[in-house]
Parts: sequence; structure tokens; C-alpha cells
Amino acid sequence: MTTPAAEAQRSAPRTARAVARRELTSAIIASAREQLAEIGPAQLSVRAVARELGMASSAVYRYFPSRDELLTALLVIIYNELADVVARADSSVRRRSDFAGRWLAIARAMHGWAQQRPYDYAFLYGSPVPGYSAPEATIGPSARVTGVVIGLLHDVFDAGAAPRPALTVPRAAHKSLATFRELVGFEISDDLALRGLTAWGGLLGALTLELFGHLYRVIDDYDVHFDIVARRLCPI
Amino acid sequence: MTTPAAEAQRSAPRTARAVARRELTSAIIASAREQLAEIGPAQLSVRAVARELGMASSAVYRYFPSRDELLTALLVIIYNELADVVARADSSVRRRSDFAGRWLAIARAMHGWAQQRPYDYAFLYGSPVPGYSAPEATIGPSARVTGVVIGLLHDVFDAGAAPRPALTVPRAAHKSLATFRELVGFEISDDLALRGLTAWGGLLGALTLELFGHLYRVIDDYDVHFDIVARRLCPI
DNA sequence: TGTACATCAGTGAACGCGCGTTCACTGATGTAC
DNA sequence: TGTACATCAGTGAACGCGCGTTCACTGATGTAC
Repeated sequence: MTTPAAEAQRSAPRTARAVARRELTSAIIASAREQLAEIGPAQLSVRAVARELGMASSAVYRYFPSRDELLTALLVIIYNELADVVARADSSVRRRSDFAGRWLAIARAMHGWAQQRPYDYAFLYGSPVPGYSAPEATIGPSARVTGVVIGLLHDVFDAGAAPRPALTVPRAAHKSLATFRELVGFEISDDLALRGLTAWGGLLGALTLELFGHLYRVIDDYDVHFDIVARRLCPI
Repeated sequence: MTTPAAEAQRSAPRTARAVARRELTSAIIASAREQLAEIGPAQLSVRAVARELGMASSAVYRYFPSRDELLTALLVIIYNELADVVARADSSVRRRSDFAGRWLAIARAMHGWAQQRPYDYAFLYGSPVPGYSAPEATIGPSARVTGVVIGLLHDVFDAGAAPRPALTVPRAAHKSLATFRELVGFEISDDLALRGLTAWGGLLGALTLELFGHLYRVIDDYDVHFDIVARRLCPI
């Protein structure tokens, strides 16, 4: 919970210094995102950012204490951006009880976003950056994305709309879902949980195939193909 | 087709030079694979390979004309290695008409291999390496892997064991499969083709989730979880 | 079998770059009285 | 409102590294006669 005063201070900095700091911070981020698109996260360089902004490379360290912290900031921003897109798509479905429609809206939103920003997609869901391990700070924003799907599962379960008959789930698989059950924070059947996880994985797999070039000279129309695959992946 | 003579020559080089060349070539590859595991393909460096082998960096150029060609050689070798593992798993299922069993064997083989060599997995199916685009030479080896799945679909279709009723496939989706149909080289229904592609994507997605850390603190037992997801992905 | 020549592997220096991070310093901005 | 002091942003040099690739060269290996 933030007080209105604190809010105002954050959104409208008072001093010239604070204004400049805000502006340069976002200029650094913007330049870093360009680099991300051109050479990837592993090669992203503080010096190149400084060069593009016409400042000494050491000056960047007034804004981000290290290259890794810059990467972390990017991760947080990009996860949040994607989460916004996906959440908006989910809630834009007219009849909110049209669960399959919501799933498809989520899938299409992911697809559209990933097509527009393939490098961002690769940064979030592609190979980990060697030598960099995402800190705790990125967990929240990353969970916002999956939270949209979990919200959908919640509504499905609540409405008693889970597919029947539920597939049986062996005890070992039930046990391995313990942390997941805690995480979602509401009651959910094992079957529906597994359907959700499988569908989510399938979605990322479909995006990976397309964006990382594995459908090149295999599938003729990526959009049409993605759509039908997304439909078939629908967990509900 | 190769003559026995040519075969013998390739497998048992005659001259001392040829012997040394073979040995050093594979030493370079081995060292490069170590680097792949430690720092990833984007950072893989010719000089580091040379350093590890105790030779001048320029000497490596007698074996691979550029860093990119070294990456290509690695791709080819690793795809082939995975293809061998997967093909062996597929053909090891006792009753070859146990199609679901074959699917599961393929999935488990992928999983086991990827767990043992996560960096190799990331190289093949993770983010593309910025500035490097895989040449034609890698298409064949990469197709050997998917070829195993396609072989399974072939046997399923041949045996008339495709799941019924087949889901309907809109005309646009049918059209976007044209190249795929040519590629597989045998008659296959749109529904079975889509099931195969969706399942394959789902498999990669499940591996991506697990290996790239997205199941960390979400799923307790990766092996158990993967197994049940793989079963649910079964296209047959 | 011996010799002459051609081929090839490996060297080491060089070219022209790149990087993350630290540090003492200058000069501008902000604040408390 | 004016002054004194504290804070902060940005500089430029430096440390200690890294890289891919080329090139003239040496010395060993291979081959044709």
C-alpha cells in the first residue's frame, strides 16, 4: 500500500535532478533494449549503451550499479509489459465465462507480442544468459504473466467447468504438484492444474518452434498454424 | 552410396598427417563443447579453444575456417547425437505397434538427454545465436530428430490407428500444411499432422519450462512431472 | 631406396577492435539556516 | 533572500582483460620419379 503523497512523488519528481534522473534512466533502458534486439542479452554492453547516449561509460554506473542489474531491470520491465498485454487480452473477452475464448485471447496475445518483439521473447523464455542468474526481483513480474493463466483456471474451477471426466493423476504426480497448489492459493484439481501446465508449456513450445526458426520451410502460414495449434492446446 | 574403399579410408586414415588431423579436429570439437557448456554459444571463442589445447589461436584456422563454421560443426554433431538417442529409444519399444509407448519412449529420451546436456539442448532449441544463422548443412541433422516423430506418425497412419473422430481442420490450416505434407513424403491426415506438430511443440515447451528454470519453486519432482505431461501430450 | 619438390601444420606478431569496473576529480544542483 | 555546505552527476584515465582473423614464415610430412 502506498500513500497518495508517495505516489505523487514517484510519478512527478520535484527537483530538476530527479527529472533528469528519470529521463536518463529510461534513455538507458531504451538503448539497452535496442541492443537486446540487435546482439542479445549475453553481449549487451554497458559501454555500448554509454556510447549511444554520448556519455562516459562510467556515468552509466550512477544509474545501474552493474551490467547484471541492468539486465535485471530489463527482465522486470519486459515481463511487466507482457503481463499487461496478456492481462488486457484476457479481460477483453466479452463473455468472461467464455473460458475457451479467454484461453485463445491469451494465446493470441502472447503470439502477437512475441512476433513483434522476438528478442524480448527470447530473453524471457529462451536460453538463460550464461553467467547471469535472475534474482528474486524478477519472480514477481514473471509470475504476473503466468498469473493470468492461473486466474483463468481459477474461474474455470470456480464455475465447476473443469473438463470431465478428469484424467486420473498418480499419487507421485499429485505430490509433485504440492508447491504449485500452494502457489495458486485456491483449490484446484490435479487434473485441471496439469491441463493448465501442459497447455502453458505447449504454448511456449509453439512460440519457440515458430520464433526460433524451426518451422521455417515446414509451415507456410505461421499465423494460421499458430491459431489452430493454440485451439488444440486449450486446457478447458 | 560410398564404396568400401572410401569407407575404409575415411574411418582409417593412412598417413600420420591424416591421423593427427583427425585427432586434433576432435580435440577442438571436444574443447568447444566444454566451452558451450560453460559460457554458451554466443561467447564461444576460438582463442579459448586454442588456449586449452596449448596451440596458437591461428592454428585452429587450419581446421575450421571461422568461428561460425565451428558452431555449425557443433550443431551438426549435437543434432546427430540427439537423433541417435531418440531413434534408439523409439526402436527399442518391444511391440513396435505400441504407438503410445513409442511416443513416451521418444519423449523420455529427449528429456534424459536434455537433462544430461542442458547446454546442448539450449544450443539446439533455445534462443538463436545473435549474428549467426545456421546454414543449410544443419537442416539434415536437425530433420533426423523430427524424422523419428514423423516416422511414428507414418506407422500410426499406415496402421489406420489415427485417433477418431479426427478433429476438423479449416481450409486455411490445411493449406498452411502444404509444405509439411511434401516434407514427410507419405500420405497423412491433417488432423494427425497437427496432432504431431502440437505434441512436438508441447514436448519442447515442457523441456524449456524445466531446463530454463521456469518450474523452479513451482514443481517439486521434475521427472515425475515431465512423465505425466508427456503422457498427456501423446498425439495418438 | 634416395632425392627433389610440393603440401601442409603450426607459430608468433600484428591489426583493430571490444569489454566491466574503479577512482580521483570537477562542477552543477539542492537544502538548511 | 543569501550564504555555506552537502549531495550528486558526469568525466576521463586507467587496470587488466578479452576477441576474430590475417600473414609471412619455419619445419615437418608426403609423394612422384
